[in-house]
Amino acid sequence: MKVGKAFLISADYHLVNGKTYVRLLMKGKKLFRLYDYYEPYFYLDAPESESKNILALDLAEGGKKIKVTKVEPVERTVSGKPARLLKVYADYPFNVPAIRKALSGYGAYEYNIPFAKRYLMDKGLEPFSLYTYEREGKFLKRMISHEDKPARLKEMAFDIETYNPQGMPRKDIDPVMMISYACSNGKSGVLTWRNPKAPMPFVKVLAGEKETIQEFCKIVREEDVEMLYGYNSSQFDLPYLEARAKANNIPLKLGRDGGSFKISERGLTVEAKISGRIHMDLFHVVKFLGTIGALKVSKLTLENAYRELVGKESETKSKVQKLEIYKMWDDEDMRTLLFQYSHNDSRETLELAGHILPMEVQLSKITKTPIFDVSSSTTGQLVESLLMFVSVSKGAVIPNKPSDFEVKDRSAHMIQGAFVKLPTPGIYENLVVFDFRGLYPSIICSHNIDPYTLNCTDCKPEECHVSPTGARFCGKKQGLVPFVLDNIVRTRAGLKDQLKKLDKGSPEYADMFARQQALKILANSYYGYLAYARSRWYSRDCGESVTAWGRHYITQTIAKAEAAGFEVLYADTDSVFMLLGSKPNEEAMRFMQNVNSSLPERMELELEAFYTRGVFVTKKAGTSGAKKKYALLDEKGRMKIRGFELVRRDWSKVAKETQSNVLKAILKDGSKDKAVAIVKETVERLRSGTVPLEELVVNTRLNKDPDKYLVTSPELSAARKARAAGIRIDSDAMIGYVITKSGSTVSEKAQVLELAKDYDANYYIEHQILPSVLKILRELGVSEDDLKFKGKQTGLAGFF
DNA sequence: GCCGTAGGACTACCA
DNA sequence: ACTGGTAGTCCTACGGCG
Repeated sequence: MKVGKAFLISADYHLVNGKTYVRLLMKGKKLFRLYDYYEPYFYLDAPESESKNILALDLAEGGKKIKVTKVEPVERTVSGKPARLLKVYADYPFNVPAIRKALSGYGAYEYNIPFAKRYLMDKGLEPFSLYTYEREGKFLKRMISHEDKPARLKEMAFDIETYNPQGMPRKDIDPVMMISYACSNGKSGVLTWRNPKAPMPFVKVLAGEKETIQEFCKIVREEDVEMLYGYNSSQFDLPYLEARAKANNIPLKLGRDGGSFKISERGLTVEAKISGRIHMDLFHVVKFLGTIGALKVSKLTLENAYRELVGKESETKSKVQKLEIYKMWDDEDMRTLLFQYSHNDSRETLELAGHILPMEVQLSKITKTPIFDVSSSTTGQLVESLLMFVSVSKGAVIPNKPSDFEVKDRSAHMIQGAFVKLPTPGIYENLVVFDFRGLYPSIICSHNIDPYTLNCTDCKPEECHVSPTGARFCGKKQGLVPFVLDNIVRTRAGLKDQLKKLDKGSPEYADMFARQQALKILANSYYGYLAYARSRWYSRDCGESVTAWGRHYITQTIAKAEAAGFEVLYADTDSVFMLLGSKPNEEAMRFMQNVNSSLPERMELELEAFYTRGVFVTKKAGTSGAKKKYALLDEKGRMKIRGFELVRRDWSKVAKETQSNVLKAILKDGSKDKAVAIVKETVERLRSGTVPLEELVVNTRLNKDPDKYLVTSPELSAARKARAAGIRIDSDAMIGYVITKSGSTVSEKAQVLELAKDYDANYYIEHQILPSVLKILRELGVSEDDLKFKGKQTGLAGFF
């Protein structure tokens, strides 16, 4: 018996001599595996008297016998209430569904939990924690204790460059020209099979493509890489390498077992797993950050993610055009830049990983999910993971996933959401904005909103929380969701206090900061999960109550502000925009304190900021104010702009820049004349035909297969024409198109940038510039004609 | 056949 | 494949006109 210390990284399962063993991937000095015998099972809602019949089940699949190995009665809670269930053990994890199906006359639970996840939950194990354990050979005897300390792994980022004379490279024909890598120990380089013009220290020239691939695998093995990063590597680099290895008749030995990788489909995403290592495709993580709003970029490219998250500009990206890469390879002079480009790609990928990994590690620890799964999870899966873990630890049965029918039923009727106040359009001075900190999480905790506390019978009516919808939530026993969420919110508050006392450069700071980031993401996801149609803990009543209370608190705050003599200009979900008028800032702060004194303990109205000026506009049609669209100037001269065309990617750069400059002229300089001059200048520039096509590109995403659209939009039309011209368009591609002169409808005129030869100045003036600036300038009494004509306006006479 | 418009399809934003 | 609320574009169908 040996005692050891190692970090738990992940788990899967494996059969040894016909028995099911969970394999824990551990990190000590190196990565190694510990085997632990464990029996698969699920719960059946059947009387104990059925045990014998269940044990005697005679089942087979594909000629192989399926056995129920054991049945035992257990006490658990179901939907928050105590219940007696049968725990039905199966011979193998993959046989659980068949056994459950054979017993479909009874209700069943937890029959579709991945076995390794089952094990981790039952044992209460947390990835990335340091465990002290006892083992005999490769078999785990017991876990003794653990410390809350994140593991550091040997990391490497890689990237391949492929020959692409046809635009997109073809894996069966076009070779890999170079493979670059960058390791956390500082080693980096480019492997290739053509010489640089003059020797370059980081370039290693091999005999050919075959040797280049072999050398890369060798380095992965020699460096004993534990974490391998790529950017879209699951869908591009790894499958491409595999195809090229095959074309060269060599194995792709990336795994620690000498194997290549396995593709696993997780929902809609595809993930490559490398045996004995952790492969993390940063593209998925960047996409995740995009969906939760933590990252705002027009396209989820490595270059954009690097700029936004690392805060630096990529050194070589801008110098290389994707479509020109093959030419650079064939040109000895340009090849030098291509080597640098490739080298930087992996180094920047590694740097990006450095900014992302700490948060991923913390999400892994908090949700008790191995990091590989975390890196390809949706918010719903993360929230669910943690609820499942806590549920098991409390002896509660995990609710089943809804059937397709239930999902449809749940989705059929929407839940009423937040309140948005209609603003009066205009230009205002001296505003103050307050918002509720974590409105929905604090409502859920304060009012104990949970599927299990709903309409409880345990407490007296006066002890219950009664939501504005009439739903009642138990006032005595805390529900599962409030329990988990309360923990998250409190832990995060504690961390934020500690962070204030720490030095920003210290290593503890980085981990703690990442932990609070992870907690924030989770806290903000619970409301969405309660109202998510595929959720295991879905509750329409809960979802409706959260938003109803939200509307209640915000409208109450508006009423209080008005009673205190403030004009409330605008409000959206959890924020109020008030006009200070001649009142001093302190009066607004007193109002805030007053509101807070009457709110439940965990709810708080906070000062967002004071603003010197603000612009609210009308909707395009009609005269009523537009919601979710405003621009503010704070006391430090910074602009806060929401909803305007200039923050949208589906507007051209000329229109966005013009609108931005107009807002600047009005907010900062307070000059209408300057704003008008800016517009006129742009209109003239467009008319003269000298605006570069790049400034006229409109980016729009095709969210489905181009063949599945019912109507032809400009982006679809442009995409079709591009395809016909041999440009590859993916099913979810971002289409950057220009409105050209040829054609009658806008769709006909739309051409992908690569195919556009000219532009329709009239379209850009009438449909991009004027609509985007007019709604702002109309507030200052500027008309359309004031903007269209050069110099002094002479009325209609000048036109004819 | 041309014009104007209502309604639908669709995207991207705010919170 | 976490929620709902919102603005806005272009397309399509349709009715009126003549």
